[in-house]
Parts: sequence; C-alpha cells; structure tokens
Amino acid sequence: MTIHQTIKVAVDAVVFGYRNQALHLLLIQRKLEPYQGGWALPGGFVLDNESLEAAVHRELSEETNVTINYLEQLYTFGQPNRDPRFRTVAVAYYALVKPEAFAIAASTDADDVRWFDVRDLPDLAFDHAEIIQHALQRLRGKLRYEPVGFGLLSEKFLFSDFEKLYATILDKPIDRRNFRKKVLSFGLLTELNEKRSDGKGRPANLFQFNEDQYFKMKERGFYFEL
Amino acid sequence: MTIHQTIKVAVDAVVFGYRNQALHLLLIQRKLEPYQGGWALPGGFVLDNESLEAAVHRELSEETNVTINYLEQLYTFGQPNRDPRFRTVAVAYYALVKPEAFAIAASTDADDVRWFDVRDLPDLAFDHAEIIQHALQRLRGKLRYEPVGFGLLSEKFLFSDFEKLYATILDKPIDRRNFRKKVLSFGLLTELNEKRSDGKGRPANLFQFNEDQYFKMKERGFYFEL
DNA sequence: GCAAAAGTGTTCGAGGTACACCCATGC
DNA sequence: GCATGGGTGTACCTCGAACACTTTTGC
Repeated sequence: MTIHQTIKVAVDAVVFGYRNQALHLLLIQRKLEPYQGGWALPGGFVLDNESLEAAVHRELSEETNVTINYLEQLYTFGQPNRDPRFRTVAVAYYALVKPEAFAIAASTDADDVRWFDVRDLPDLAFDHAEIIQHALQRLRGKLRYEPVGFGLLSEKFLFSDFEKLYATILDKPIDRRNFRKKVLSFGLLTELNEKRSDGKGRPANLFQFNEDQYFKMKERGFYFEL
Repeated sequence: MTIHQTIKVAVDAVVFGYRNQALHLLLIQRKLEPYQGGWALPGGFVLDNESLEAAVHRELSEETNVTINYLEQLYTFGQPNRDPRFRTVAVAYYALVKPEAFAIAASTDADDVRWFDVRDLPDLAFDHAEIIQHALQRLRGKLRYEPVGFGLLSEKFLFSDFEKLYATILDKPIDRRNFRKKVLSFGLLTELNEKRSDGKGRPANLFQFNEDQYFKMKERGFYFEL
C-alpha cells in the first residue's frame, strides 16, 4: 500500500482574554500571502517532530508573547478548499489568558498583534471566523459545567469580577444573591483578608480559586455547574 | 517561507452499536503491517481532495459495510510517535449505528470485522484504546443532554429498550416511573398503536422518535436533559 | 449627605426522587 | 395459576428563581 498524500497539518489558536468587562481575543496581522495584511488567528504548520500542543505554544511565542493559562483542543477543520495554496488541515485550540499577561508584542511572523473585543471583530482570513464561532460556543458551554472562568481572572479577584465575567460571556443578567450563594456553597473559593476598592463604592473582599480542592472534589464525584 | 512537512493525515472511526442490552463497537483485523493481524479501529488516510467526513465514510465502506446513522468529530490525536511508520495525525470520529445495520462483512482492507462488547475488548493497535476511551466518555456525556440515544435504536422501539440503553451506557440503575414521566414530558416520542411482545410478559407499546419536532423545539430554546 | 458598589435572607413553586401495586400475556 | 415484563400515581424534599434593603466607602 503506497501512501501519497500532500496534505499539510497546521494548528490555530483562539486566545481569549477578559478585560474591561469584555471578552477579547488575540489576532495577528499576516505578514505573508495569502491574506497578507489581513487579520487571522495565531497559528502555523506543525513541525515533523513536535506534538500539536507544542506547535501551538511555539507559534504563540513566535507571533505574540502571551502566557497562556489554559489550553484545550477545540475542533479540526479540514475542508479541502479552506487554504487557497494547498490542502491544509487545521487543528484548532482555544486558550485562556489571565489579565496579567495582556501585554503583547508582534513577533517574527506577524506584522501586528492586537486584542479585539469579540463583539467587534475585523474580517478574518481563511475560515477563521467559523473557528472563532466554534470557540465561543465551546467557551460558553464549558463555563457552565467547569470552573474555567477563573482562568480568565487574576489570581486574586473580586467576587463581582467573577459575576460580571459570567454575565458578559453568557450574555445574560445574573442575580447577585443567588449566584454568590451557589458559588460559595461549592467551597472552592478562599476569601482573603484583603480588600480592594475601585475608588468608588464600598471596598470588596478578594477571593482566590482553590484549584487543588477542585481536583480533590472532582475525584470524589463533585460536579461543578452554574 | 518554505513548508517542508511529512506528516500524514488519517481518520479513525469509533462505531457504536447497541444489541442484547450491551454496547458494542466495531473493530477490524488489520491486513497489513504495522500491527498486522491485530485489532484496530476502522480508518485510513485522507485523500488529497476529500473532506474528513468523506474519508470516514469511504473507509467505513471499504473496510466494513455498516450504515451510519450519526457521525461526529471526536478529537484529533497527534503525538509524534503514535504510528511506528511515520508521523500520522489522526482525526477521530464516533458514529452510531442502528441495529438494522448490524450485519457487517470484511471488505477490501480488512481481514475480518467484528462487533465487540465494549466491556470486553481485545488489545488494540496504535493508540486506539485511548481513542475508544475518549469516545465512550463523549458518548456518555452526550447521552445526557442530547437525544443521541435514539440513533442506537430501531425506528420503532419499546420504551423499555430506551430505558435499558440509558441504564447500560450510563451504568446506573434507573427508576422506570420517573424516567418514563420525564422522557414523555418532552413530547418528542410518538406512541404507536402497535405492540410487540418478546414472548414473555405483557406486550409493550412501540414508540418512535420525532426528530423534526426536536429540531423545532431546539430552535425555540428547548434543552434536552436526562 | 449622596452616589456607588458590596453584602445579605426569605418565600415560593417546580421538579427530582423515592417508592409498590395491578395488568396483560405465554406457558 | 404462575412467571415475566409493562404500565401507572403520590408524597416529600431539594434547589432554583424572584425579590429589596442595609452597609461601607469616596467625594
């Protein structure tokens, strides 16, 4: 059996960040054809000896300089005509970035790198608009039954940050009292003896997510759901 | 930018069927090296001009002759050493087959094809055991919030078939009265004026899943959950 | 003292869970 | 008439949803 195949394998990353009460994602401006000068997801071809995850990390550091906090495979896009040059199968990932890591810089393979509000995206190269739609759907779904939201917040955060994050991403109002009652009842948050004020209003207590505790509880059959 | 890459792209399918109150899956016996004579998931390399889904369908008809009722992408496996010959990235799918289509035959690329009870699988080639674990987890998850279970049953089925399917796949006992109350309350099942008897016990009514109705309700925001 | 955000409890209703007995058929 | 699976109703309790006032700070 002879195998003659000219398909190339690429990875693309949908990198989410949360700031100013809005969900953002990271796009690069392409230096090269095709779609030169157009906006696209960071990504590129997988090297012969690296794993898919390693390729995502390498491409993100070549094109941007973000530090990612969470990475998960999303879906594989393989329509024969999705790349005008040759057949490319793209394994898409999505990633979450904490606000501390928001500083970015264009690197070798990109002309520019920017955070875009997900509600206001530019035209996108390839089928990247479709990939982003999948990623958004997945993020919204995941938020409800796994505590991934903390991956978008700082180590220490206000309870209201967490609440607003949910309200923003799920795009629906949340009752503060019910939400707080439920979230705290999980026992996954440590309330710190530190307060932070935004300059206006009553200062609020800081919280921290207890990841170890979550893994322990998960093993015992605990099921996170919001 | 020159792209020199020798990765090959394959698809593999985890094909589930349900019979004798047990979940089965379809394996082929490999005709060729590597793992010649070993059991493996049906699958193979993607042709340059076919979509990934088309490749799955083609391979399934080359190696088996099952009729697929539901097909969904599962996950992409791309560890550099997963294929001893050369670097292969496998896009795995899982599929559901109705009992009518249980008849199978080895075809050109396989020595033998068989249904195996998922609780009693042979040693498997490549990383296929791992792929199957992912597929089982996904199936169990999906069963709870989408009505995919009907894809494993005949067009017309006994209510108890449906209940046993859930009890089997989720591996937990189900209260008949509560389950029936809930499922029927969705209004997705049509009760037929036909009865079927297994030879013993009281004959039971046949039901049919109303897929059109499901799509309509889903658009209006209905959320299936069991 | 007023504007702004933080913090907190109770009531109500829907839905999940537990649970046991009669029915129709084949042998 | 007995064995086998099919079909049904009720009581309780948990949890989600709705809802408003007080507190702490900055100015």
